[in-house]
Amino acid sequence: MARPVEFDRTLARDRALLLFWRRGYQAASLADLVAAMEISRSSFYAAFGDKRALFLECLDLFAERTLNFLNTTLETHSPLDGLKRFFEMGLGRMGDGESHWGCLLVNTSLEMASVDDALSQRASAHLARVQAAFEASLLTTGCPAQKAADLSAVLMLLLEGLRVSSRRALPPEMQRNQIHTAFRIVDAAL
Amino acid sequence: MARPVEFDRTLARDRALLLFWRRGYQAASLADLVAAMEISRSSFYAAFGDKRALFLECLDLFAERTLNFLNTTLETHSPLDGLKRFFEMGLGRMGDGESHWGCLLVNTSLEMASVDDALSQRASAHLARVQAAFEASLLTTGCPAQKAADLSAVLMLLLEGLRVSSRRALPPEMQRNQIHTAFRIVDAAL
DNA sequence: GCGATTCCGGAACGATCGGTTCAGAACTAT
DNA sequence: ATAGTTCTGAACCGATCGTTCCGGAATCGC
Repeated sequence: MARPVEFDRTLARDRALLLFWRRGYQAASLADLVAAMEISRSSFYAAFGDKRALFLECLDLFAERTLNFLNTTLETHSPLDGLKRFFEMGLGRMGDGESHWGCLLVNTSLEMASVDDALSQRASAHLARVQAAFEASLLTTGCPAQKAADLSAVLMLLLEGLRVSSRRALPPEMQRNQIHTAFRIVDAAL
Repeated sequence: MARPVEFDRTLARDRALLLFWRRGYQAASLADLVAAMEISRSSFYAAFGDKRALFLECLDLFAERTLNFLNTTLETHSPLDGLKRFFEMGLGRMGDGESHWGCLLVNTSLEMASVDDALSQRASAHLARVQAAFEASLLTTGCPAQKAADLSAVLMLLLEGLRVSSRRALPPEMQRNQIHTAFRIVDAAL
């Protein structure tokens, strides 16, 4: 036998996710990726197949983490409060880390539309799962089914808009104000 | 003298705009561009400088047309009705032309963030002009200044979300329903 | 030690990228 | 017709793209 110690695949994949999140799929070159992941090109292809397969893996991982965070916050708070906290996810100070990279699902759905529709549709499908979680949460409040469906669709609009604001690097206090106003009028409509 | 008939620069530029709108900046290669514009590479560089300069021209043109459409519809309708028509802009049947390419300003702001910040910020600045037009329109309704500022920010969230929906190619009737619900609750908040 | 096996740095692949150059076709004015 | 000017197709440029391959280093069981 021989040399069992592989590099940390999980760590490398997480680093790749951050780069894809920040730069998008197309602008993240192989050179960028292997540098960020701190592995060699050979290990890259051995462990992840190719760039597209790795991206798909990161995309799904991002979606699972997002849904996981959403569901746990919804479990530990009232529906509307939990939703608000989810909207406020990743609102740090400006200029630091992931806080102004938007949402990988939204980014990918837009970037890859009419370029790689399979990727775009997959990201879009994950977003639909998020919206379904919104709807399920609203239903627990005794909200009528029709209203829950309509409101969750509007909540998705607001979330997408907010992730655009994030990637536009609008000041966090401005985004906080957007969230506050948005939930004020949504609350009134409930 | 000699050969005055240049190709139609305006037509070529409009064709380029459509390609950029559909595919984004990075995915629109020079080969794609000159094919869509039906001009030669030489004419391309003579008339437009380079790819980035042409894109900048298209981006600004798109912004002017968007703001122009917004302002004219706001002049010929009541503020809220005008806004609603603006939101419904480009909602044709599915699969035909520009209707599911989203908004070039939103697309660009997301795609080029952390890749070409000058392009991203320029698109973002144009979006800010659109939001300013929202706010000015709300102010004509006698809406208090603070409320006009807050509401226009939320309207921008909704618009961005809707343009994401468009590029995600969600069914037009679903988008129509999103607009309807959104304006119902915004109306209630006014 | 040793052979066997696995890992990985780096060179090199062909394709495509955005951009340039140039010879000759196309056209007007005289 | 001809001279003068502009346009354009095609070849070409260096750089970079994603991907493959190989030789040597590393680590195992024995």
